[in-house]
Amino acid sequence: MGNKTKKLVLIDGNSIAYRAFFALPLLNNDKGIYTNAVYGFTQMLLKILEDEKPTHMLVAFDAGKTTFRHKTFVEYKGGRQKTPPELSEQFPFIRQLLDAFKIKRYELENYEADDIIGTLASQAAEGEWDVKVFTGDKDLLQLVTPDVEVVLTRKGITEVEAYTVEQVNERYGITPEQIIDMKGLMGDPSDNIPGVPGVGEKTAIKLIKQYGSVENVLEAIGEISGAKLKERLSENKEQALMSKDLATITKEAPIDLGIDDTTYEGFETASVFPLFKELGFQSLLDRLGGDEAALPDTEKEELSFQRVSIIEPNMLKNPSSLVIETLTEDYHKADIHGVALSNESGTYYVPYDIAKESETFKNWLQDKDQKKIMFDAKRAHVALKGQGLDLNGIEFDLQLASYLLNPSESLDEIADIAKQYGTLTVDSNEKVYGKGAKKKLPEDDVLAEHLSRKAYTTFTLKDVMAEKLQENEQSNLFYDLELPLSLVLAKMEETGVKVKVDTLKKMGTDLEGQLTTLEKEIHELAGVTFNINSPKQLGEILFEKLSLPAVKKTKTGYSTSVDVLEKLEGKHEIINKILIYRQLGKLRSTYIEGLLKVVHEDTDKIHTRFNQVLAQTGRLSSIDPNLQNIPIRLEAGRKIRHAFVASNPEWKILAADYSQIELRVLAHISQDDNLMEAFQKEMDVHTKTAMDVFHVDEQEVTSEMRRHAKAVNFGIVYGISDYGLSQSLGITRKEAGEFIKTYLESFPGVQQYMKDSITEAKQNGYVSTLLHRRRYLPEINSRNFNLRSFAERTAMNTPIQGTAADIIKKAMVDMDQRLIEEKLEAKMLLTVHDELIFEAPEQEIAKLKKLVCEVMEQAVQLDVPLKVDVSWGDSWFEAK
DNA sequence: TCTCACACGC
DNA sequence: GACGTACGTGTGAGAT
Repeated sequence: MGNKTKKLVLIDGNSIAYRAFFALPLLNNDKGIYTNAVYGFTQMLLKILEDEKPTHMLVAFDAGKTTFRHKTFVEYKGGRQKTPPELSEQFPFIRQLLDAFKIKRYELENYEADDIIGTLASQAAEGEWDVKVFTGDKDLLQLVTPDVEVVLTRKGITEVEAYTVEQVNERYGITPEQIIDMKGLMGDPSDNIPGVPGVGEKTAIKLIKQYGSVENVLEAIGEISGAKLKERLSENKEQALMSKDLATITKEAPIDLGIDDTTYEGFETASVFPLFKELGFQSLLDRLGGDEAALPDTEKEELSFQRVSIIEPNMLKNPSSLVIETLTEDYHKADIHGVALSNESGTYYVPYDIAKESETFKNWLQDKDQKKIMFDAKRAHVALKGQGLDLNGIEFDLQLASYLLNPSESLDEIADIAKQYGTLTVDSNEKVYGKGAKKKLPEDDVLAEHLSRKAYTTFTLKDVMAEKLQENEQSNLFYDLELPLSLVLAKMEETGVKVKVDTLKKMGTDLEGQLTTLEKEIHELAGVTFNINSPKQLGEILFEKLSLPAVKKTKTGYSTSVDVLEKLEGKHEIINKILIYRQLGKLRSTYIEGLLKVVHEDTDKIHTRFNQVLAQTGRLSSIDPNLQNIPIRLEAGRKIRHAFVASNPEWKILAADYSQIELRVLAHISQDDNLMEAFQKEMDVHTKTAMDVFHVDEQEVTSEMRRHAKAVNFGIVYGISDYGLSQSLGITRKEAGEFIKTYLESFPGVQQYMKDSITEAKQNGYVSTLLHRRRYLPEINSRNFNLRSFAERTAMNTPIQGTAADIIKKAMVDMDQRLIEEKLEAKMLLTVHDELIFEAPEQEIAKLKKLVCEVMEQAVQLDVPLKVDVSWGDSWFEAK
C-alpha cells in the first residue's frame, strides 16, 4: 500500500450511522429533529476526507428488509432489535448530506452494504489501487488484502483502528479469508448465524489455525480431541457450512456501477453549509470556516418598507411591532439609533432624530391602549426612559415568549427567531454591526433595511408564538407573569440602588492596607516574592518549594482552591494567611473596585440589569454588576452591605425573604406527610429532617445530625449528586449515597416525587413548574450515564427551584401593583432569588412590612404556608 | 480576546 | 464500575 495513484474509500453507511447514533447523546436541532447520527456521520466524513484524501469514494447502504441470504436461512438476522425510530428518521438527512458533499451513495435490493463494498473492493484490488473500508462491523475484516485495509471504529466515532493483513493475523492468528471460516464455526449472534453450538471464538480460531478451513475441519473430525467437541461438529456439519456461507460477503453483487463511477472531486462549502445550518451544526460550520460572511450571499426575500421623515397617524396602527435599536450591550443611557415598526398598513423605518421630535409618535408610544409587539421590551423601555420617553402598551415580547417555549434555546436576537421559524431572513446583528472593537453603525440604508426586517418579522411572528404558548398552556405564565414582570424589572433597573461611594472607598483603603501586610508576610514565609493571585505560582510555592502534600490537581496543575487549602491548615503558617488574602482580595477586586466602576457619577447609583431569559430554571440573573452575589456569609464581606443605602437620607432599606421556599414547594408538590408536618407545625426543617432520618426525638438531634440533614436538604434543593453531597460534608461518596437513600426512605412522598419527575421527563421530554414553566431534558434517555444522571437530577430539581422562581416573580408583579394601589412611595429595588429589597420612607415602613408579608405569603396558595421574614434599617447590612 | 481557576450568592 | 457531577457572574492570570 502507499504509493498507488488511486485511493478508494468505501464506507459502510448503516454501520457508521448506527455507531454514531449510539456513541452520541440524542441531540436535536432547533426544529426538534434528532441529529446525533447525522452529526457523528459528518464528523467521520470530514475526518476521512482530511486524512485520506480519496480520489474515489462511495457510501453503501443496506436496502430493504430481506437479502439473498434469507433464502439460505430464513432466520438470518432474526431477533434483531428494530432500528430505533430516532435513528431511522435521520437516514434521509445522511443521504442529503452525502449528496451535498457530492459523495456517491449506493444501495441494492436484496444485498447488504457489505456486498456492495466487497464487490467494489474486489474490482479495485489489483495493484494500482489503495482501498480503505470504514465500518464498525468486524465481519468486513474478511475483505482485507494487501491492497485493502479495513478500518474499524473503536469507541466514539472518530477513534478508529486500521487492519492490514498483518494486523488481522496478529489479532486473530488467522488470515482475513479465514474470518468466514471462523464465523462458520462460532456463528454470530448479532446476525443470528448459528455456527456450531459450544464453539466460541477460542475454539474456532484454534481449529482454523490447525486445519485451515471449515471444510478441512469437518473432514478431520476424527482426529480432533475432545469427545463433546467431536460430537457437536459432526452433528452440525451442515449448519457450519451454511454459517460460513452466510458470513461470506459476495464479491459479485449485481451492481450497476463500476469503480470508475465513484470518482470523488471534493465538495463545495456553498452546498454543505446550508444543510449544516439547517441541522444546527454550528461547530462544524465554524470548523469549516463557515461563518456568515463566508456563506454565499443567498438571495434574500424582498421586503418593501418606507423610510419616513414625517410620522403620519395612519402609520401607527394598533397593534404594531416596534423596534427601538440600541447597539451598546448596557442599555442604561444607551443611544438609540433608529426606530422601525410594522403593522397591517406596512413597514416603516424612522431615524431616531425624527421619531424623538414627533409628538404623534411620542403620544402613540406612551398610549397604553396602543398595543406594541416587541423583542426585549425591557431594553427598549429602559433606553427610552433614559431619553425621557415613556413606553406603554406592550402586548407581546418575542424574546420572553421564546424563553418560555424553550429556555435552552437562548435566542438573543430577532434573527435567531426568524431563523427558527423560517420567516423572512433577518441578518444577525453581528453581521450588520460587526463585533468587539469594530462594532459600528452601517450606512443608513443598510440600517433602515435591517430594522425594517426586524419589525416586519416581529409583527408576523407574534401570532405564531402566541399560539404555541396557548398550546403549551403557557398563556397565563406569559401574559400574567413574565410580560408584566419585565416592566417591573425595567422600573427596578431604572430606579437603581444608591451606594455610599465614600464607604466603599474607605473599605477599599482598609483592605488595601491589610492586603499589603498579608502579602509581605506570605512572601516572607515563602522565602520568595510571587503573585499570590496566580494559582500556578501559588501551587509551585506550596507543593514544590514548601513540599506540602498536593491533594488535588486540575487540568493545568495543582489545585489551590479553598477546600484544598483548608486541608493544609495547620501544616504551615502560610496557609491561613493565603486564605485570608484570597478572601480579602476577592472583596477588593470584585466588590469594592468592581462596584465603584459601575456607580453612576452624578447620582451615586448602581443600575444592574436583570436577565429574564437566561437561567434554565426560571430564576432571574443579574449583571453589570451582579447584585445577587453580594457577600453575606462572612462578616468581612457582609460589611459591603453597609454601602447599599436608600436613595433618600430619610428613607430606609427593607428586605423580605422567603423562609425555606424551596423545601416548602417540595412539601407541596410531593405531598410528603413528614415534610408537610414540618412546615405546618412551623418546625425547624433541618431538625425535623434529622429527626426523621436518624429516628430520634427533637431533643436528641445533635448539631452534627442537623448539619448532615441540612446538607441533604441543600442537595435536594439544588439537585446535587452523591458526589456533591460527599464534598460538602467531607464524607465518602458511598456514605453520601447511603445517606441520601436513608433520607428518601424517611420521606417516602419525596421519593415518590423524584421517581415521578423522572418518569414525566421521559414521557413528555420536559418537566414543568406550578405555573407551567417548562424545561426540556432531551438527555433523560441518553445512553451516556453522565448526561442521563444529570438530566435526572435536573428533572427532580427544576420543578422545585422553578416553582420557587414562579412564586417570587408572582409576588413581584403583585407587589408592584399593590404599591401603586396603596399609594406608597416605597420602591422595589432588587430581587435575590428568594428575597425582595425595597427602599421606603420611614413612616411607610410599618405598612410596607405588612403589605410585603401579605403579598409574598399569598402570592400562590400551597398546601403548606409560605413564610416571609422582614427586616429593615439604614442600609442593606442592617436589613437582615 | 479567549480560557482557566477561583470565589461570591442562592 | 467508570464516567464528572446545582446555577449564575465576575475577577486576575496566562496563553494566543
